[in-house]
Amino acid sequence: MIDPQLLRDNPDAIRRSQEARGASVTLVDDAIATDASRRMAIGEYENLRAEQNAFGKTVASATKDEKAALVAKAQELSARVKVAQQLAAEAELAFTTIVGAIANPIIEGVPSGGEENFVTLREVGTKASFDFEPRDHVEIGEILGAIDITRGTKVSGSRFYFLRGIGARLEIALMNLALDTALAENFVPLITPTLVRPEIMAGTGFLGEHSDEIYYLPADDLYLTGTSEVALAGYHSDEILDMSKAPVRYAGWSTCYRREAGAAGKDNRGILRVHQFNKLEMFSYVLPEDAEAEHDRLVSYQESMMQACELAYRVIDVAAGDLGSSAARKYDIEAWVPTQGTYRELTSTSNCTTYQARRLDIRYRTESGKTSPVATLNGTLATTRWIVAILETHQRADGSVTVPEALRPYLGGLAVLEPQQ
RNA sequence: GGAGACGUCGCAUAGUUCGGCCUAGUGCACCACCCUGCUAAGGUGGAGAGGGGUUUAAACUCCUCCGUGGGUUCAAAUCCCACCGUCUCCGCCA
Repeated sequence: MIDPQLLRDNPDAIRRSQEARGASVTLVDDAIATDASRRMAIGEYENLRAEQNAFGKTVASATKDEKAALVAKAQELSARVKVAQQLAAEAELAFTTIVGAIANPIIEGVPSGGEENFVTLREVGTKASFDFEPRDHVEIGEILGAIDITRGTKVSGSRFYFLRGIGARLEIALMNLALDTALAENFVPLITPTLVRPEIMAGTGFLGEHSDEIYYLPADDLYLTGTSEVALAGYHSDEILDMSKAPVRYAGWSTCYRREAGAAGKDNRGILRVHQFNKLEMFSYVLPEDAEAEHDRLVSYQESMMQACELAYRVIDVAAGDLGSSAARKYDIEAWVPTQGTYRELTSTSNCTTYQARRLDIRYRTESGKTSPVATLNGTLATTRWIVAILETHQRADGSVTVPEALRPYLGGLAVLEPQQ
């Protein structure tokens, strides 16, 4: 939900944003029109209602003889109030529907255009090179006895897998490294529900553009979350937060579920794109003026994780047309995947400014004592997918894999993952 | 899953019997000032959320909110229905 005040004061800013996203610009003018008619309808209803309230007192204090005539008049007034109320409700709905369809105004500097129009901010690390033919993560996973895709498919269908042995341990190690990184920055760890109610799913904006990506359990009217962001954002919904001391930060640990309905045929091999994975997600509630600085901070934590895992990566500024409706800016970090000869997304971090908080009604108290929406940000600190880049980057000719130094303490000091038989 | 009780503006509660004297009262906590004088008490005043109008802003003013959504009525915290949640007991299951 955009700021209605911005719509009145500076609609051009919203128009420019919509244009950069390749979204509807006329929606802005529709919103302005419905805002005006909504306010008029509300005014009419409220005036009538005030009249009815006043008249009601007359009726209440009237004598028995007078009452019949007064009630007759009150009935007529009541009918008019009902009509006005109905019109006001319709005008309100029309307004929220149209305004709700407008995406978060992008931040100055976000590149225009679609998926391919991202801007690379920096490339860090040396891409792995080998004096042998490198194996992909599926093959390495088999050699190490770490990833069992055949049985995953047998048990649950395509895009499912088992992590076993050192694979299972590696994921837990990775998640723990991420958790410790977050703890060092005072994030509060949170293990979140992965089934949520419809209103929370809608409030975080996932039921709109991503609705066919989401698992739904009709018997219980619950949705399986594709990221703990949903629960982390819903955690403080309808609350007024105390932001006077410090930003409110959570590290959410959860399994994530995605239908991958629109991805038929894409990334079919391996565990790059799967229906179920684990993720440690950072989520920050901050003052609106601190949002951009927090965004940079979240990226820096992600980069230190990348460096800890000794991966080559680039940071990209995602183009406007490729942003979700809640994000005003999004940075992705993509790691180099040797056998694919390309960078693949490992993290994503969005600055949702006040857009998400406004929809979920998450506020703080300003100096003057008024309430105002907070800014929310979220970003990945580790996921199962990282295993793909780690295995491929650190593989050796004999099929073994060197463990990045930072991960060794989490694997009982293990320095090399050895082939099984 | 079955039976019952309950949900009031931070917390605790009054109000629901019998719809209109509720513009939702009171206590605690909170804020400002005053008094006192020593770590606490007294006095006065203020103070919830959302949305209109007016305004540079403040002030002012109006509407809405008693778990949520409907309904009945001239009028709903109060009556009816559905849903959500909490508690107690029973059953079932780890």
